[in-house]
Amino acid sequence: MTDAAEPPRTHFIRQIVEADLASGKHDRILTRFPPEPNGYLHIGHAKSITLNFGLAEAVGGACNLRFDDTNPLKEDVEFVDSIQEDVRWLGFDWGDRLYFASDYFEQLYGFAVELIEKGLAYVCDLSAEETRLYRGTLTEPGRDSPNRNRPVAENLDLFTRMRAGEFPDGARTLRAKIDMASPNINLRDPVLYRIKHGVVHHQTGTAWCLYPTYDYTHPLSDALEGITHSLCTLEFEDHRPLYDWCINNVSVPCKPRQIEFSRLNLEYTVMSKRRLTDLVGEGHVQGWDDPRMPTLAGLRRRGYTPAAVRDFCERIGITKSDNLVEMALLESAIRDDLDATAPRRMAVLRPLRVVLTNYPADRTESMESRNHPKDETQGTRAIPFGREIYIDRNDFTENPPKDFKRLIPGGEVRLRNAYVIRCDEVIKDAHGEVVELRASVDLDTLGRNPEGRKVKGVIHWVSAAQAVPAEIRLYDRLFSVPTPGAGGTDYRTEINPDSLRVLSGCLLESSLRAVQPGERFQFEREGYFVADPDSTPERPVFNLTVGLRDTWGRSQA
RNA sequence: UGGGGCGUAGCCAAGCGGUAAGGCACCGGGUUUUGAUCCCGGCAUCCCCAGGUUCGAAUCCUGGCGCCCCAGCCA
Repeated sequence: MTDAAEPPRTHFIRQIVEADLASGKHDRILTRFPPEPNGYLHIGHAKSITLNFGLAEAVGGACNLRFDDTNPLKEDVEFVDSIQEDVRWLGFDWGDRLYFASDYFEQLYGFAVELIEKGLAYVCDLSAEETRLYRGTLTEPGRDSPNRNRPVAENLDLFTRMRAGEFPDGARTLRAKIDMASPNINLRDPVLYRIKHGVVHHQTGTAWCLYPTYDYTHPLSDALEGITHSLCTLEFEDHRPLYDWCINNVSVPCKPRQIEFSRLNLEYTVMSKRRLTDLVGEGHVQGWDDPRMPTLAGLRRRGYTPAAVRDFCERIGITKSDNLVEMALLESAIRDDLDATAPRRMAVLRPLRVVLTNYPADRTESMESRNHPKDETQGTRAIPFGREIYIDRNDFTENPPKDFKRLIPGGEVRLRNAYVIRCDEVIKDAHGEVVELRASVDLDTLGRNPEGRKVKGVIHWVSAAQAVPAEIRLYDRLFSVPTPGAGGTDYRTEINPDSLRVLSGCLLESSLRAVQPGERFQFEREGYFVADPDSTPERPVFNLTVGLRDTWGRSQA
């Protein structure tokens, strides 16, 4: 996919990593992908996964998979399973390096004791509301907690009793003692531990009623694992001083470096966990794997390949600038992959019956057709041909626009992989709607052009006798605006009402009779499609992955 | 108005003081039994703006402007 002539794709993080290798600062790179198991992975995570795993792989290092599971309230094993499935699907391997931040709870507790002993952390009795008030604002400094100078021994005692479950939720927290007047709000004595009773943690069960916060857990988990470069998104840039504070004030084996890059924004969709969760929960889509969702599960069901998703992630690059990537770039990546790999088939989405009046009713032929125009190794298949066929209604019109090269009354068109036919008669129903065409076949045009005239158009078709009825689901962008929810509008009101159109009377060529879910094809002249898990042997269901580029359709619109 | 970032074509993005890569999109043209693919060509005298340094600036300095993030016991 990537042309060898293209310059090597690099970016500032790769440059930092390579410099650290060259200078001898590190002799092996270790990164980590640290999802919280509170939702399904989406295309934005794919960017991070491709960065973390891909970069480590490229420089001979490795990447850990670590679940950042410090908030049991929002987390679930369903997600720890789906996340692993999705990372594996993308083609990355964490070997035996699957970790949970909760694996470190005991060590983290020990580090907290160390901080207390050093006078760098204290137990605070302020309520959540009071803590907020004491924190100050963006422009005003905060005020010290009344407990800020609590003696070490008392802090130790209280912290021990917090762990023992002596205090209710919210009664006390453990806070870092940094600077309540810091212009960086994250440094105004951030909370390190909070109390949560009665929650069953998906990994540790009821062993703890004390849970460490992200800001405290993340740097120390990184350090414990020997991570060299901790890559995260821009919104954590303000947290970096706290990240460094943690690893600098506690006895950890190494000091990872946090580097931030900008998260992916894609047009016509939403990426926030909350919104995706709501789309599923409120029934706007049919699940996390709805083919309209930007989730990896959704993209997979939509027919996207791991290679295309990774290629897309390479193409968008890694920078610190805010970005809004066009859907066209994602579509280009999947078209590139599928054009090269997907076998061709013929499928009629909106059937119009055509009777070939000069073709014997008792005759059938088998048209040997290539599965791929440029890849001979994909072989050929036999397509049945007979007196009655179906073509797409869009390929016939009585009122052709300029340059229309499909079928018109009295006109000729090439049936792909078969003969040239001429439309002799148009049959309509009582409402004037075209219900059938009568046409004649030029039997002399199989594999060769007719004498003395040019037939410009080529259309696809299926033989009526052997056609396989199918349902085809046509997907479009989930939202009708590029940035849903922008300007304070409710993003729900911007859902595209036509994001899913179900075509139930479709007819497929007979070779598609018993497809397996997940099989991908190009339906010639239409697009790339994938067999959905809803398919049955009698009735395949296909999802549109992406349409073919359509310069004619575009010029007509 | 405190702090942290970012600003190169419609979008993404190289560029790291020596005279604007590449991809997507778009616009031509060629090949084609997919109006697809493929191929060829075009597409920033200019890098948010204004000054300055320099033989030379998108790259360095100064001052503006614009946009994004931060006041969860979420991550």
